[in-house]
Amino acid sequence: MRVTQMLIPTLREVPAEADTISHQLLLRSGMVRKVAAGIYTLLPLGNRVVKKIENIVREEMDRAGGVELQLPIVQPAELWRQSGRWDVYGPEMYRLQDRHGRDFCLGPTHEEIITSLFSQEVNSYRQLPLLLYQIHNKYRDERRPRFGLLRGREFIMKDLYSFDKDEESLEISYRKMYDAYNRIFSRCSLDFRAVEADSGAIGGDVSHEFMVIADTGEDAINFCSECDYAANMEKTPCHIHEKELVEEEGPLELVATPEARTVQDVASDLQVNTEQVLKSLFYNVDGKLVVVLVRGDRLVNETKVINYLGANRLDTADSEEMLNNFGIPMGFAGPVGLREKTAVTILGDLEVKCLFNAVAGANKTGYHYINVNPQRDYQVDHYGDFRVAEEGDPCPCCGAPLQVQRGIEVGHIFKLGTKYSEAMGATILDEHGKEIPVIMGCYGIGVTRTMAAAVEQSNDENGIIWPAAISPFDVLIMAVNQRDELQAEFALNLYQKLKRAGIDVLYDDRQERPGVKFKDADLIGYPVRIVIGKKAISEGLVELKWRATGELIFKEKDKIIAYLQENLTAMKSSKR
RNA sequence: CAGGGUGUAGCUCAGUUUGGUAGAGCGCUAGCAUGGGGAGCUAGAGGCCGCGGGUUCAAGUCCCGCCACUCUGACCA
Repeated sequence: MRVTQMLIPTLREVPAEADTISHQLLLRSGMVRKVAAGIYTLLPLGNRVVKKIENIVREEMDRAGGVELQLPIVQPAELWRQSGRWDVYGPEMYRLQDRHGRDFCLGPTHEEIITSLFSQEVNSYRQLPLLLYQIHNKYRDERRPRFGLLRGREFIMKDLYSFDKDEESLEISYRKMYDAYNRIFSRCSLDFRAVEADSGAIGGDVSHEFMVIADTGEDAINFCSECDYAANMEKTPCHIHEKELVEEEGPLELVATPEARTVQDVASDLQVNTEQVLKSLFYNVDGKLVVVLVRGDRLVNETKVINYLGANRLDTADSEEMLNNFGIPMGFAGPVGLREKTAVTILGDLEVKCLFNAVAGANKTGYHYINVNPQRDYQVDHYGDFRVAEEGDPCPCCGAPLQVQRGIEVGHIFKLGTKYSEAMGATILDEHGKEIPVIMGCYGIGVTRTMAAAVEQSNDENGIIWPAAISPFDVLIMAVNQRDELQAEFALNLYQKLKRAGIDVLYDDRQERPGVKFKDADLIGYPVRIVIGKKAISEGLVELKWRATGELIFKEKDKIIAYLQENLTAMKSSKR
């Protein structure tokens, strides 16, 4: 391919809309353009990257026994009503009607469609296990799209669904996918980590996320400094040693704390540590008021709260409503006497159970209580693990201190069990002729997000540094002076030779100054750049430069193909 | 959804305070020159100043409403 035949609109300046590195570089290098918030056109170069990632995914899915098909984007509401998710999914789902007024949605995911297909077409355990997948667009009307391709409203995803007759078989399918995902992200040369995860609203129990390590990642992950434990922060359980009351319980006392609305303020006003403060957070959980008590220096883990309550939806309570409806002033709220104000579920984090002589809001603006003690001064409905794990907390497996990193979720695998097959009547006959719901798993990879994650992880001040396996082209070739006939002919000739040898090469045949072409090559980030200059004409020595290392070498023309084939192959198969 | 910011040429941004003929750099077109890191010179093209209303002799600028983009938070198989 020649640059003059392509559309590669590089930008010298950073578009004002882009904040994250990957967003900036993908725009500047002419890979993508924004059409609306969270919706992007893939330009020719970006499209080539996506296709390369898709092909790696496809090869590994096929190798693991997956079978590719294609499911529709426009899906009838009827199927979503069967699974019960039409009403649960919320405003994130794009909904539309056809001319007859029938409800449809743009598929945010495809469990319903695939389960429906399965229920119609598969009847016997003899046809299992079955691993069906597609690589297709997904649509989610994110409340807040951001970070360019990292969180879009339209994006490309590979989703595979496994169907098995029993748990043992599901375990095998799950393991195959787990291994395939490790191979895929290794082949993409990404620095990643598989972590235990919460399965969220999709249901099921066992779940792993594949996280590309990046400081800009939206998720925090914990991993153990000693053992293999690694988990999403929201999943990591917190263990504590229960303390006995060492001091005497002091008398409950009301103290004035004007203007002290935050834990920090209260602690400094009253000369105590923040961990001596009882923090009370109010939530609206499926329409009911719930308060969660944690130590002042901790964060509430809302996922754990949702899971404990078996809830669908959790929002922080509105402070005006709290004050107007119940007379509870946020900032001065606490568990003492709370039930007299309104019916409320009170949950306490395990640490709070042994928090004696604490400070807590008095439910009266400008006042706190001191010497607040559990049992004596307030009761909770349930003590449990409701806080977010922190760096240095003990590992739940071995007790060594946990470390924290940030990551970008590029893959997520779930054991679904029978949630969808039961709801939608996807049953099979087992060996005994008994009708049983098929056991499912689902396994997603964000393809466009993987592209962005790769850029996020691999760049320098000059631009992108593509891993060879997913670069839009392996090699860029150019002449220093395109108007010099000898150079141009040399470059064209070499370009054609490389192409015939099966090397993925792009020829920058523009009549631009060399500086422009150098800048573009660095910005776009081809792994190898070949420059035809005076030395090539006079001595037959061709310059090759590796983008990642900056290594510059000169090779005789005839030895280039062998050199490239050897080194590019090595680069593509090397793990990071 | 709440709170902040920004909308002026393809891109980055001045101009808005104090109303009075629409600006710069880069990019683009034509030409000159140059050819190892977005260099230079000459001449051009390019604007519903986000949209709608209002005030005024006069609005990019003042007032009201809306929209889009964006940041923080909440949310997120």
